[in-house]
Amino acid sequence: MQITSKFTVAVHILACIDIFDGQMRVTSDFLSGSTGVNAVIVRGVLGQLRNAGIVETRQGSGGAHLAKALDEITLYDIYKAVDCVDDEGLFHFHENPNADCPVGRNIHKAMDGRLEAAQAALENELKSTTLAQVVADTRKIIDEE
Amino acid sequence: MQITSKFTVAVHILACIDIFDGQMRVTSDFLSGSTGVNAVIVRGVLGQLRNAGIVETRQGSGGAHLAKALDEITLYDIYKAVDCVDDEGLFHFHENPNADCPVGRNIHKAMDGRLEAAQAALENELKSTTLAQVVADTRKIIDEE
DNA sequence: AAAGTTGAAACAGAAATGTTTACAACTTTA
DNA sequence: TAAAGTTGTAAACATTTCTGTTTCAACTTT
Repeated sequence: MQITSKFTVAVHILACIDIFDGQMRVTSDFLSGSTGVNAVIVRGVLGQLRNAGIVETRQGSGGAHLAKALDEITLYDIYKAVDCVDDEGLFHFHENPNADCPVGRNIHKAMDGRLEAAQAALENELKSTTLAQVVADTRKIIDEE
Repeated sequence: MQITSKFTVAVHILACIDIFDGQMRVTSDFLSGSTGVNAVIVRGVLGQLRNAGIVETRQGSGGAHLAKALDEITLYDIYKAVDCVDDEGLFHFHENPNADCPVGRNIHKAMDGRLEAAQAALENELKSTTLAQVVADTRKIIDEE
């Protein structure tokens, strides 16, 4: 089980937009080249980021741009934007526990709070990190090369 | 994306073993009935729990038993036992970032620490919860019915 | 010896995910 | 206005992952 790579692709895309915008047109084709991911997938991710208000894109005129400052975009915003987890939650409960069994009938309720707490711990950590930090680290590594 | 339901099935199974052991033989067939999950899947989960030293089962003689005290089993132990996440980690990095692009070449390194921290936050939360707590809650809910 | 059970492998089906192809809608440039 | 380049999106296809099913050998108890 792994969280969809669209998440890391999205971060990669946003880092590219920040670093290359102004120098060149950051098209889905260019981003496909940098990420190694199909241009249609890139456009899909860009669409989700656009719906979340994180980037701006327009038909015809190529080139994506950030819609927010880097330090106003957290990893959690991106994680939500690309739908890493659905409304069911991170953990998948088995669907048909036996209601005639006292355990089967109640285990879901007994676990729910714990599972939500675990998911919240993950998400809070993502909320505490901004793209500004990730891009700063990336630039630093590039400069040190 | 969701963590395999084998995790909640495993917790359900362990709760059943604790609650019904002594009263009846807790066989894979019985557990299949309580969880609503195929008996072969149940035996698979029991096998993983046995490998992790959490339960004891034997061929021929039916009936699973706990191999540890309830308060010595954390949700993390179960999560590891049933292989919720593999060695690659919870997050899935896209495989072919372009090494000719400064971002593509370095984004992985720039993100890794952050992703590991997020995964650790989830796992630490699971480590802080024992089966004893979950079963106590389950018994409490049963008693209040 | 018979009945019940676990362990494990092989196969099938379903569901989720990712890829590719195709094309209409749009913008810019010449 | 025409051409070229780009985005948005749908549809078809392929791949992967998860779950269920079947089958049977090995084992234990009665």
